Amino acid sequence: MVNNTQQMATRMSGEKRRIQILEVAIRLFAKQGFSGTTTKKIAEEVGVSEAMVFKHFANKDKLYADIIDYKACNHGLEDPFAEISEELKAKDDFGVFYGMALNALRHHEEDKDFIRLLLHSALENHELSKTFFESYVSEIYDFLSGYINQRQKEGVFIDVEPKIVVRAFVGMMIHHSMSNTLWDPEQKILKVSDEQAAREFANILLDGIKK
Amino acid sequence: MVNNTQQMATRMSGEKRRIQILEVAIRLFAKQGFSGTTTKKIAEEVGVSEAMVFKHFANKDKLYADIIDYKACNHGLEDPFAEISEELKAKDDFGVFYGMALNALRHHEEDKDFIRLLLHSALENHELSKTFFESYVSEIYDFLSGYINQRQKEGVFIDVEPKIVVRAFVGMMIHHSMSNTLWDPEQKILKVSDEQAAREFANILLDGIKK
DNA sequence: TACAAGTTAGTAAGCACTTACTTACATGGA
DNA sequence: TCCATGTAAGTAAGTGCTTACTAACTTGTA
Repeated sequence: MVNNTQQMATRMSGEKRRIQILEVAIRLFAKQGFSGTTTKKIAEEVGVSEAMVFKHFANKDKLYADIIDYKACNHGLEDPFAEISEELKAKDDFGVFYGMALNALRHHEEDKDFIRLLLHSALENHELSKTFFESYVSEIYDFLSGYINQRQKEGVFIDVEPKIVVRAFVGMMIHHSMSNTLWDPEQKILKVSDEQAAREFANILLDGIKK
Repeated sequence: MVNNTQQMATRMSGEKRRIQILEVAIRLFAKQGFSGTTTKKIAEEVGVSEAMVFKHFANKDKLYADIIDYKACNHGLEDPFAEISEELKAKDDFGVFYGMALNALRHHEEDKDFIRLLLHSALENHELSKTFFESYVSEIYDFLSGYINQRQKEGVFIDVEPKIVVRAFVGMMIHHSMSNTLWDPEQKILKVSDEQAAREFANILLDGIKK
Protein backbone atom coordinates (compact mmCIF):
# COMPACT_ATOMS: atom_id res chain seq x y z
CA MET A 1 0.00 0.00 0.00
CA VAL A 2 2.69 2.42 0.98
CA ASN A 3 5.74 3.34 -1.01
CA ASN A 4 4.79 0.92 -3.71
CA THR A 5 7.51 0.99 -6.33
CA GLN A 6 10.91 1.86 -5.03
CA GLN A 7 12.41 2.39 -1.66
CA MET A 8 13.15 6.03 -1.09
CA ALA A 9 14.83 6.36 2.24
CA THR A 10 16.19 9.67 0.99
CA ARG A 11 14.07 12.69 0.28
CA MET A 12 12.67 13.91 -2.95
CA SER A 13 12.87 17.25 -4.69
CA GLY A 14 9.84 19.43 -4.12
CA GLU A 15 8.72 19.37 -7.71
CA LYS A 16 8.97 15.60 -8.01
CA ARG A 17 7.02 15.09 -4.81
CA ARG A 18 4.39 17.54 -5.94
CA ILE A 19 3.81 15.63 -9.14
CA GLN A 20 3.80 12.35 -7.28
CA ILE A 21 1.07 13.64 -4.97
CA LEU A 22 -0.86 14.97 -7.97
CA GLU A 23 -0.77 11.62 -9.71
CA VAL A 24 -1.82 9.65 -6.68
CA ALA A 25 -4.64 12.13 -6.10
CA ILE A 26 -5.79 11.79 -9.71
CA ARG A 27 -5.93 8.02 -9.32
CA LEU A 28 -7.86 8.20 -6.06
CA PHE A 29 -10.24 10.96 -7.11
CA ALA A 30 -10.95 8.98 -10.27
CA LYS A 31 -11.63 5.87 -8.25
CA GLN A 32 -13.66 7.28 -5.39
CA GLY A 33 -14.52 10.86 -6.21
CA PHE A 34 -13.53 14.06 -4.50
CA SER A 35 -15.46 13.72 -1.26
CA GLY A 36 -14.80 10.00 -1.18
CA THR A 37 -11.05 10.54 -1.07
CA THR A 38 -9.31 11.72 2.10
CA THR A 39 -6.11 13.70 2.24
CA LYS A 40 -4.86 11.15 4.73
CA LYS A 41 -5.33 8.36 2.20
CA ILE A 42 -3.50 10.32 -0.47
CA ALA A 43 -0.56 10.92 1.85
CA GLU A 44 -0.54 7.28 2.85
CA GLU A 45 -0.35 6.04 -0.72
CA VAL A 46 2.38 8.51 -1.53
CA GLY A 47 4.21 7.30 1.55
CA VAL A 48 4.51 10.63 3.25
CA SER A 49 2.88 12.48 6.12
CA GLU A 50 -0.42 14.25 5.58
CA ALA A 51 1.20 17.59 6.30
CA MET A 52 3.24 17.23 3.12
CA VAL A 53 0.09 17.31 1.04
CA PHE A 54 -0.73 20.67 2.57
CA LYS A 55 2.82 21.93 2.08
CA HIS A 56 2.35 21.48 -1.64
CA PHE A 57 -1.33 22.37 -1.97
CA ALA A 58 -3.01 25.05 0.12
CA ASN A 59 -6.11 22.91 0.56
CA LYS A 60 -8.00 20.00 -0.94
CA ASP A 61 -9.87 22.19 -3.40
CA LYS A 62 -6.62 23.69 -4.63
CA LEU A 63 -5.24 20.20 -5.14
CA TYR A 64 -8.25 19.44 -7.29
CA ALA A 65 -7.82 22.66 -9.25
CA ASP A 66 -4.16 21.88 -9.85
CA ILE A 67 -5.13 18.46 -11.16
CA ILE A 68 -7.16 20.25 -13.81
CA ASP A 69 -4.18 22.34 -14.87
CA TYR A 70 -1.93 19.33 -14.84
CA LYS A 71 -4.31 17.27 -16.94
CA ALA A 72 -5.02 20.15 -19.28
CA CYS A 73 -1.32 20.76 -19.90
CA ASN A 74 0.00 17.23 -19.98
CA HIS A 75 -2.76 15.25 -21.50
CA GLY A 76 -5.53 15.12 -23.97
CA LEU A 77 -5.76 18.75 -24.79
CA GLU A 78 -3.44 18.96 -27.73
CA ASP A 79 -4.96 19.73 -31.09
CA PRO A 80 -7.36 16.91 -31.91
CA PHE A 81 -7.45 17.83 -35.60
CA ALA A 82 -3.74 17.70 -36.29
CA GLU A 83 -3.78 14.00 -37.03
CA ILE A 84 -6.49 14.21 -39.67
CA SER A 85 -5.21 17.24 -41.53
CA GLU A 86 -4.55 15.29 -44.72
CA GLU A 87 -7.97 13.70 -44.78
CA LEU A 88 -9.45 17.15 -44.24
CA LYS A 89 -7.54 18.59 -47.17
CA ALA A 90 -8.53 15.69 -49.38
CA LYS A 91 -12.15 15.94 -48.22
CA ASP A 92 -11.96 12.25 -47.45
CA ASP A 93 -15.16 12.07 -45.40
CA PHE A 94 -14.59 8.56 -44.14
CA GLY A 95 -11.00 9.41 -43.26
CA VAL A 96 -12.08 12.45 -41.28
CA PHE A 97 -14.66 10.68 -39.15
CA TYR A 98 -12.66 7.49 -38.84
CA GLY A 99 -9.63 9.47 -37.75
CA MET A 100 -11.57 11.49 -35.20
CA ALA A 101 -13.18 8.39 -33.75
CA LEU A 102 -10.02 6.33 -33.59
CA ASN A 103 -8.17 9.20 -31.99
CA ALA A 104 -10.82 9.67 -29.35
CA LEU A 105 -11.23 5.99 -28.55
CA ARG A 106 -7.49 5.46 -28.19
CA HIS A 107 -7.21 8.50 -26.01
CA HIS A 108 -9.99 7.39 -23.73
CA GLU A 109 -8.51 3.95 -23.40
CA GLU A 110 -5.12 5.30 -22.42
CA ASP A 111 -6.57 7.59 -19.85
CA LYS A 112 -9.55 5.97 -18.20
CA ASP A 113 -8.85 7.93 -15.05
CA PHE A 114 -9.54 11.10 -16.95
CA ILE A 115 -12.99 9.91 -18.03
CA ARG A 116 -13.85 9.02 -14.46
CA LEU A 117 -12.45 12.30 -13.19
CA LEU A 118 -14.50 14.23 -15.72
CA LEU A 119 -17.66 12.37 -14.79
CA HIS A 120 -17.08 12.82 -11.10
CA SER A 121 -16.51 16.50 -11.57
CA ALA A 122 -19.57 16.84 -13.78
CA LEU A 123 -21.72 15.13 -11.15
CA GLU A 124 -20.26 17.20 -8.37
CA ASN A 125 -20.57 20.41 -10.39
CA HIS A 126 -16.87 21.06 -10.14
CA GLU A 127 -14.98 23.36 -12.42
CA LEU A 128 -13.06 20.70 -14.33
CA SER A 129 -16.00 19.59 -16.40
CA LYS A 130 -17.09 23.12 -17.21
CA THR A 131 -13.60 24.14 -18.24
CA PHE A 132 -13.17 20.99 -20.26
CA PHE A 133 -16.47 21.18 -22.04
CA GLU A 134 -16.34 24.87 -22.74
CA SER A 135 -12.84 24.80 -24.12
CA TYR A 136 -12.46 21.34 -25.61
CA VAL A 137 -15.83 19.84 -26.41
CA SER A 138 -17.39 22.96 -27.87
CA GLU A 139 -14.31 23.27 -30.07
CA ILE A 140 -14.94 19.82 -31.46
CA TYR A 141 -18.58 20.68 -32.00
CA ASP A 142 -17.69 23.85 -33.85
CA PHE A 143 -15.08 22.18 -35.95
CA LEU A 144 -17.05 19.11 -36.95
CA SER A 145 -20.28 20.96 -37.56
CA GLY A 146 -18.30 23.41 -39.68
CA TYR A 147 -16.99 20.55 -41.75
CA ILE A 148 -20.45 19.06 -42.14
CA ASN A 149 -21.88 22.42 -43.09
CA GLN A 150 -19.26 22.84 -45.77
CA ARG A 151 -19.95 19.41 -47.22
CA GLN A 152 -23.67 20.16 -47.21
CA LYS A 153 -23.07 23.30 -49.25
CA GLU A 154 -21.03 21.22 -51.65
CA GLY A 155 -24.07 18.99 -52.06
CA VAL A 156 -22.42 15.89 -50.64
CA PHE A 157 -24.24 15.66 -47.30
CA ILE A 158 -27.98 15.80 -46.76
CA ASP A 159 -29.59 18.83 -45.23
CA VAL A 160 -29.73 18.13 -41.48
CA GLU A 161 -28.75 20.27 -38.51
CA PRO A 162 -24.98 19.68 -38.29
CA LYS A 163 -24.88 19.88 -34.50
CA ILE A 164 -27.32 17.00 -34.18
CA VAL A 165 -25.03 14.96 -36.41
CA VAL A 166 -22.07 15.85 -34.23
CA ARG A 167 -24.00 14.91 -31.12
CA ALA A 168 -24.87 11.56 -32.63
CA PHE A 169 -21.28 10.88 -33.61
CA VAL A 170 -19.72 12.08 -30.36
CA GLY A 171 -22.34 10.02 -28.56
CA MET A 172 -21.20 6.84 -30.29
CA MET A 173 -17.62 7.38 -29.19
CA ILE A 174 -18.22 8.60 -25.66
CA HIS A 175 -20.78 5.95 -24.90
CA HIS A 176 -18.51 3.25 -26.26
CA SER A 177 -15.64 4.45 -24.09
CA MET A 178 -17.87 4.81 -21.06
CA SER A 179 -19.27 1.34 -21.53
CA ASN A 180 -15.77 -0.05 -21.62
CA THR A 181 -14.58 1.83 -18.55
CA LEU A 182 -17.67 1.98 -16.38
CA TRP A 183 -20.33 -0.56 -17.04
CA ASP A 184 -18.79 -3.37 -18.95
CA PRO A 185 -15.03 -3.32 -18.38
CA GLU A 186 -14.79 -7.00 -19.26
CA GLN A 187 -16.54 -6.24 -22.53
CA LYS A 188 -19.05 -9.01 -22.15
CA ILE A 189 -21.72 -7.24 -24.15
CA LEU A 190 -19.43 -6.14 -26.95
CA LYS A 191 -15.74 -6.64 -27.60
CA VAL A 192 -14.23 -4.91 -30.60
CA SER A 193 -10.95 -3.25 -31.41
CA ASP A 194 -10.75 0.52 -31.50
CA GLU A 195 -10.13 0.33 -35.23
CA GLN A 196 -13.23 -1.72 -35.90
CA ALA A 197 -15.40 0.46 -33.68
CA ALA A 198 -14.10 3.63 -35.33
CA ARG A 199 -14.63 2.16 -38.80
CA GLU A 200 -18.18 1.03 -38.13
CA PHE A 201 -19.15 4.27 -36.38
CA ALA A 202 -17.86 6.30 -39.31
CA ASN A 203 -19.63 4.03 -41.79
CA ILE A 204 -22.92 4.18 -39.92
CA LEU A 205 -22.76 7.94 -39.68
CA LEU A 206 -22.02 8.38 -43.36
CA ASP A 207 -24.08 5.62 -44.96
CA GLY A 208 -26.54 4.32 -42.39
CA ILE A 209 -27.42 0.67 -42.05
CA LYS A 210 -30.07 0.38 -44.75
CA LYS A 211 -29.15 -1.19 -48.03
CA MET B 1 -34.47 24.76 2.86
CA VAL B 2 -36.54 23.01 5.46
CA ASN B 3 -40.05 21.74 5.10
CA ASN B 4 -40.25 23.18 1.64
CA THR B 5 -43.69 22.38 0.32
CA GLN B 6 -46.36 22.10 2.92
CA GLN B 7 -46.63 22.79 6.58
CA MET B 8 -46.87 19.62 8.56
CA ALA B 9 -47.23 20.51 12.17
CA THR B 10 -48.85 17.13 12.71
CA ARG B 11 -47.00 13.85 12.50
CA MET B 12 -46.83 11.51 9.59
CA SER B 13 -47.49 7.81 9.29
CA GLY B 14 -44.34 5.70 9.36
CA GLU B 15 -44.70 4.53 5.80
CA LYS B 16 -45.27 8.00 4.39
CA ARG B 17 -42.29 9.38 6.26
CA ARG B 18 -40.16 6.50 5.05
CA ILE B 19 -40.95 7.28 1.44
CA GLN B 20 -40.43 10.97 2.00
CA ILE B 21 -36.97 10.29 3.38
CA LEU B 22 -36.24 7.96 0.47
CA GLU B 23 -37.19 10.58 -2.07
CA VAL B 24 -35.19 13.32 -0.45
CA ALA B 25 -32.22 10.97 -0.25
CA ILE B 26 -32.57 10.10 -3.93
CA ARG B 27 -32.51 13.78 -4.83
CA LEU B 28 -29.47 14.47 -2.67
CA PHE B 29 -27.51 11.36 -3.64
CA ALA B 30 -28.20 12.21 -7.27
CA LYS B 31 -26.95 15.74 -6.75
CA GLN B 32 -23.89 15.12 -4.60
CA GLY B 33 -23.21 11.41 -4.54
CA PHE B 34 -23.25 9.00 -1.67
CA SER B 35 -20.25 10.18 0.31
CA GLY B 36 -21.04 13.78 -0.54
CA THR B 37 -24.44 13.58 1.14
CA THR B 38 -24.78 13.61 4.92
CA THR B 39 -27.56 12.03 6.90
CA LYS B 40 -27.92 15.33 8.73
CA LYS B 41 -28.62 17.13 5.46
CA ILE B 42 -31.20 14.54 4.48
CA ALA B 43 -33.00 14.93 7.80
CA GLU B 44 -32.85 18.70 7.52
CA GLU B 45 -34.47 18.72 4.08
CA VAL B 46 -37.14 16.32 5.22
CA GLY B 47 -37.74 18.59 8.19
CA VAL B 48 -37.14 16.01 10.84
CA SER B 49 -34.41 15.13 13.29
CA GLU B 50 -31.47 13.04 12.12
CA ALA B 51 -32.46 10.24 14.47
CA MET B 52 -35.62 9.69 12.43
CA VAL B 53 -33.55 8.70 9.43
CA PHE B 54 -31.98 5.94 11.51
CA LYS B 55 -35.35 4.88 12.86
CA HIS B 56 -36.38 4.06 9.31
CA PHE B 57 -33.06 2.85 7.87
CA ALA B 58 -30.56 0.87 9.90
CA ASN B 59 -27.64 2.80 8.42
CA LYS B 60 -26.62 4.91 5.46
CA ASP B 61 -25.73 1.92 3.29
CA LYS B 62 -29.10 0.34 3.93
CA LEU B 63 -30.77 3.59 2.91
CA TYR B 64 -28.86 3.43 -0.37
CA ALA B 65 -29.81 -0.20 -0.92
CA ASP B 66 -33.47 0.61 -0.30
CA ILE B 67 -33.28 3.38 -2.87
CA ILE B 68 -32.26 0.78 -5.42
CA ASP B 69 -35.27 -1.38 -4.59
CA TYR B 70 -37.55 1.61 -4.63
CA LYS B 71 -36.27 2.80 -8.00
CA ALA B 72 -36.26 -0.67 -9.48
CA CYS B 73 -39.87 -1.28 -8.45
CA ASN B 74 -41.39 2.11 -9.07
CA HIS B 75 -39.58 3.49 -12.01
CA GLY B 76 -37.96 2.93 -15.31
CA LEU B 77 -38.01 -0.80 -15.39
CA GLU B 78 -41.27 -1.48 -17.17
CA ASP B 79 -41.16 -3.07 -20.59
CA PRO B 80 -39.46 -0.65 -22.97
CA PHE B 81 -40.76 -2.40 -26.06
CA ALA B 82 -44.47 -2.29 -25.28
CA GLU B 83 -44.89 1.11 -26.88
CA ILE B 84 -43.42 0.14 -30.21
CA SER B 85 -45.15 -3.20 -30.66
CA GLU B 86 -47.09 -2.05 -33.72
CA GLU B 87 -44.05 -0.69 -35.49
CA LEU B 88 -42.31 -3.96 -34.74
CA LYS B 89 -45.11 -5.98 -36.26
CA ALA B 90 -45.22 -3.76 -39.33
CA LYS B 91 -41.42 -3.88 -39.62
CA ASP B 92 -41.50 -0.11 -39.78
CA ASP B 93 -37.76 0.39 -39.25
CA PHE B 94 -37.97 4.12 -38.77
CA GLY B 95 -40.88 3.68 -36.38
CA VAL B 96 -38.98 1.16 -34.30
CA PHE B 97 -35.87 3.26 -33.86
CA TYR B 98 -37.75 6.53 -33.56
CA GLY B 99 -40.02 5.03 -30.94
CA MET B 100 -37.16 3.59 -28.94
CA ALA B 101 -35.27 6.87 -29.03
CA LEU B 102 -38.23 9.05 -28.15
CA ASN B 103 -39.17 6.73 -25.32
CA ALA B 104 -35.68 6.78 -23.89
CA LEU B 105 -35.19 10.53 -24.21
CA ARG B 106 -38.51 11.29 -22.57
CA HIS B 107 -37.76 8.90 -19.79
CA HIS B 108 -34.38 10.40 -19.12
CA GLU B 109 -35.81 13.88 -19.09
CA GLU B 110 -38.48 12.95 -16.58
CA ASP B 111 -36.04 11.30 -14.30
CA LYS B 112 -32.76 13.12 -14.41
CA ASP B 113 -32.08 12.08 -10.85
CA PHE B 114 -32.01 8.49 -11.97
CA ILE B 115 -29.31 9.16 -14.56
CA ARG B 116 -27.20 10.92 -11.99
CA LEU B 117 -27.80 8.19 -9.44
CA LEU B 118 -26.79 5.54 -11.96
CA LEU B 119 -23.62 7.40 -12.85
CA HIS B 120 -22.71 7.97 -9.24
CA SER B 121 -23.22 4.34 -8.45
CA ALA B 122 -21.21 3.28 -11.50
CA LEU B 123 -18.34 5.51 -10.45
CA GLU B 124 -18.52 4.37 -6.86
CA ASN B 125 -18.83 0.73 -7.92
CA HIS B 126 -22.12 0.36 -6.10
CA GLU B 127 -24.59 -2.37 -6.87
CA LEU B 128 -27.28 -0.25 -8.49
CA SER B 129 -25.44 0.21 -11.76
CA LYS B 130 -24.52 -3.47 -12.04
CA THR B 131 -28.07 -4.58 -11.38
CA PHE B 132 -29.45 -2.05 -13.81
CA PHE B 133 -27.08 -2.80 -16.62
CA GLU B 134 -27.23 -6.52 -16.31
CA SER B 135 -31.00 -6.66 -16.24
CA TYR B 136 -32.13 -3.66 -18.23
CA VAL B 137 -29.42 -2.57 -20.64
CA SER B 138 -28.39 -6.00 -21.80
CA GLU B 139 -32.05 -6.71 -22.50
CA ILE B 140 -32.18 -3.72 -24.81
CA TYR B 141 -29.00 -4.87 -26.52
CA ASP B 142 -30.37 -8.35 -27.05
CA PHE B 143 -33.67 -7.12 -28.31
CA LEU B 144 -32.41 -4.48 -30.71
CA SER B 145 -29.58 -6.56 -32.05
CA GLY B 146 -32.10 -9.34 -32.59
CA TYR B 147 -34.25 -7.02 -34.63
CA ILE B 148 -31.29 -5.84 -36.67
CA ASN B 149 -30.18 -9.40 -37.26
CA GLN B 150 -33.59 -10.33 -38.54
CA ARG B 151 -33.68 -7.39 -40.93
CA GLN B 152 -30.22 -8.31 -42.16
CA LYS B 153 -31.40 -11.79 -42.97
CA GLU B 154 -34.31 -10.27 -44.83
CA GLY B 155 -31.77 -8.38 -46.92
CA VAL B 156 -32.92 -4.94 -45.78
CA PHE B 157 -29.96 -3.99 -43.57
CA ILE B 158 -26.31 -4.18 -44.51
CA ASP B 159 -24.08 -6.82 -43.02
CA VAL B 160 -22.53 -5.26 -39.93
CA GLU B 161 -22.17 -6.57 -36.38
CA PRO B 162 -25.58 -5.76 -34.86
CA LYS B 163 -24.20 -5.02 -31.40
CA ILE B 164 -21.99 -2.27 -32.78
CA VAL B 165 -25.05 -0.74 -34.37
CA VAL B 166 -26.89 -0.92 -31.07
CA ARG B 167 -23.95 0.65 -29.29
CA ALA B 168 -23.91 3.49 -31.80
CA PHE B 169 -27.64 4.09 -31.44
CA VAL B 170 -27.76 3.78 -27.66
CA GLY B 171 -24.74 6.08 -27.56
CA MET B 172 -26.62 8.80 -29.46
CA MET B 173 -29.47 8.72 -26.95
CA ILE B 174 -27.50 8.36 -23.73
CA HIS B 175 -24.98 11.00 -24.69
CA HIS B 176 -27.74 13.39 -25.70
CA SER B 177 -29.49 12.89 -22.38
CA MET B 178 -26.24 13.18 -20.45
CA SER B 179 -25.30 16.35 -22.27
CA ASN B 180 -28.63 17.85 -21.33
CA THR B 181 -28.46 16.84 -17.69
CA LEU B 182 -24.77 17.07 -16.93
CA TRP B 183 -22.69 19.22 -19.17
CA ASP B 184 -24.99 21.59 -20.95
CA PRO B 185 -28.22 21.85 -18.98
CA GLU B 186 -28.98 25.22 -20.56
CA GLN B 187 -28.58 23.58 -23.95
CA LYS B 188 -26.27 26.25 -25.26
CA ILE B 189 -24.50 23.92 -27.65
CA LEU B 190 -27.63 22.29 -28.97
CA LYS B 191 -31.29 22.81 -28.22
CA VAL B 192 -33.75 20.45 -29.87
CA SER B 193 -37.01 18.81 -28.91
CA ASP B 194 -37.04 15.14 -27.98
CA GLU B 195 -39.07 14.45 -31.12
CA GLN B 196 -36.57 16.12 -33.41
CA ALA B 197 -33.62 14.46 -31.74
CA ALA B 198 -35.28 11.04 -31.94
CA ARG B 199 -36.20 11.59 -35.59
CA GLU B 200 -32.73 12.68 -36.64
CA PHE B 201 -31.00 9.94 -34.68
CA ALA B 202 -33.21 7.32 -36.29
CA ASN B 203 -32.65 8.83 -39.73
CA ILE B 204 -28.89 8.99 -39.30
CA LEU B 205 -28.76 5.40 -38.13
CA LEU B 206 -30.84 4.14 -41.01
CA ASP B 207 -29.69 6.32 -43.90
CA GLY B 208 -26.50 8.07 -42.86
CA ILE B 209 -25.74 11.65 -43.80
CA LYS B 210 -24.36 11.14 -47.30
CA LYS B 211 -26.56 11.92 -50.27
C1' DT C 1 -53.46 4.39 27.71
C1' DA C 2 -50.57 2.03 24.62
C1' DC C 3 -47.59 2.68 21.12
C1' DA C 4 -45.61 4.77 17.28
C1' DA C 5 -43.72 9.33 15.85
C1' DG C 6 -40.72 12.37 17.24
C1' DT C 7 -36.79 14.88 19.83
C1' DT C 8 -32.56 16.08 22.61
C1' DA C 9 -28.31 15.41 23.66
C1' DG C 10 -25.13 12.90 23.33
C1' DT C 11 -20.80 9.35 21.48
C1' DA C 12 -16.47 7.89 19.20
C1' DA C 13 -14.29 8.13 15.11
C1' DG C 14 -12.95 10.65 11.10
C1' DC C 15 -12.32 14.89 8.62
C1' DA C 16 -9.41 18.92 6.64
C1' DC C 17 -6.00 21.48 8.14
C1' DT C 18 -2.12 23.59 11.51
C1' DT C 19 1.66 24.13 14.64
C1' DA C 20 5.97 23.52 16.23
C1' DC C 21 9.45 20.98 15.53
C1' DT C 22 13.38 17.84 13.26
C1' DT C 23 16.25 16.18 9.57
C1' DA C 24 18.83 15.99 5.16
C1' DC C 25 21.50 18.33 1.99
C1' DA C 26 23.66 21.77 -1.13
C1' DT C 27 26.89 25.51 -0.76
C1' DG C 28 30.50 28.62 0.08
C1' DG C 29 34.14 30.60 3.03
C1' DA C 30 38.27 28.90 6.03
C1' DT D 1 38.91 19.34 2.34
C1' DC D 2 36.23 20.49 5.99
C1' DC D 3 32.29 21.83 8.37
C1' DA D 4 29.03 25.80 9.67
C1' DT D 5 24.88 27.47 7.90
C1' DG D 6 20.51 28.42 5.40
C1' DT D 7 16.85 26.19 3.46
C1' DA D 8 13.72 22.96 1.94
C1' DA D 9 11.82 18.23 2.93
C1' DG D 10 9.78 16.00 6.28
C1' DT D 11 7.22 14.62 10.76
C1' DA D 12 4.26 13.96 15.24
C1' DA D 13 0.80 15.46 17.47
C1' DG D 14 -2.37 18.06 17.69
C1' DT D 15 -6.90 21.72 16.42
C1' DG D 16 -11.87 22.29 16.05
C1' DC D 17 -15.40 20.64 13.47
C1' DT D 18 -18.30 17.07 11.14
C1' DT D 19 -19.56 12.47 10.56
C1' DA D 20 -22.58 8.29 11.20
C1' DC D 21 -25.00 6.53 14.66
C1' DT D 22 -27.35 5.77 19.61
C1' DA D 23 -29.81 5.95 24.02
C1' DA D 24 -33.06 7.80 26.78
C1' DC D 25 -36.58 10.52 26.77
C1' DT D 26 -41.27 13.19 25.30
C1' DT D 27 -45.48 13.84 22.68
C1' DG D 28 -49.50 13.09 19.76
C1' DT D 29 -53.20 10.24 18.41
C1' DA D 30 -56.22 5.87 17.54
